[in-house]
Amino acid sequence: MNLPPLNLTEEWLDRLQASGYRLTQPLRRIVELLVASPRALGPIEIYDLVRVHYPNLGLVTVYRTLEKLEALGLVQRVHQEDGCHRYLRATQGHQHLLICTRCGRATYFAGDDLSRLIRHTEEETGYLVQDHWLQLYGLCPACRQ
Amino acid sequence: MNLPPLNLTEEWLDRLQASGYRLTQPLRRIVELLVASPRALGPIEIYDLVRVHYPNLGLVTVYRTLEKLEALGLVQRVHQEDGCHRYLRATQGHQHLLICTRCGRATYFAGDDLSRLIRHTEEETGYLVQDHWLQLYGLCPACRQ
DNA sequence: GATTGACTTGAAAATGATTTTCATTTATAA
DNA sequence: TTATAAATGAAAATCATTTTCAAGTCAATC
Ligand SMILES: [Mn+2]
Ligand SMILES: [Mn+2]
Ligand SMILES: [Zn+2]
Ligand SMILES: [Zn+2]
Repeated sequence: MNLPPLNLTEEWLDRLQASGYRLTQPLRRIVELLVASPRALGPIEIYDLVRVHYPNLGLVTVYRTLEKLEALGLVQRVHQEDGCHRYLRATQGHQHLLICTRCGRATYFAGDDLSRLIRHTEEETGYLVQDHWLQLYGLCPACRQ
Repeated sequence: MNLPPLNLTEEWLDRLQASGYRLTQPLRRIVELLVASPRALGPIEIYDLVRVHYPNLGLVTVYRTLEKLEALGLVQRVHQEDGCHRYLRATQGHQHLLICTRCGRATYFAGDDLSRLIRHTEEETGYLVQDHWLQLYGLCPACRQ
């Protein structure tokens, strides 16, 4: 019988353990940080932020942990202009990202219905559309002032 | 009096010359390739394809030429999963990309109207939406068989 | 069609992000 | 506890991209 997880961090750690991973100190610190972050973080950012309280952390471990979290669908990669990636906690279901261009705060939203656009585009181009990628950019409530 | 350009390659070269760039052999070869390509090409691909007929080309020149073409809005960067970029001839106006997941062939389409979705999302999140990023994926006519 | 000088080029080295290697440490099951 | 396979961190390797610089080439002028 599984008791419901106390919070999101516990939930992630449970998922990791259930998948056969060991719950090490570095892993726990990285998970705590990512669960709490309102914006996508890059590997070096995570490295620096975790080392404030856990100075031994290696950058390689950050990469390896992100790989695990992405494989389990707990975090999502966010593409940057320069080609590097940041990582943000994922949500379930069909949702897209809305990102603040000033502070980076990210929110998920749902409810996009692209079916008419897709049907129209299919007719026009002869392509079969199977997937889509949508992202909105703007200012978060705080950054609107 | 400007005569109309004979074809797209000439048009690009005219634009480059008008912007003060010199029309060198390497530049011409890269432009010819990009104008004719139905799919986005990466720097190394361009390097290899051009060297078939122009073996002296340096990879650095590919990067520098792509920089110029992007600055003039003649090509557009297409983001890849792994973070690298490919380059595709751009079109004018508000258009988005439809990319074949099998062969890479890319087409532009217009006519997306996201205003209702954006208004709804703004109300729900408190964000001010200023921009959007949309890309469709599927199979091109040839790859549908 | 020569001459000239700034713009371009290509090779090599530098950079920066990410991956691989490997000896050591650590979590967990026995 | 003890054993052992998984995880870690340091260093080296890899890969895309950028910088540096001496040599080559365009295009304006003679
Ligand atoms: Mn959608
Ligand atoms: Mn649009
Ligand atoms: Zn903000
Ligand atoms: Zn195709």
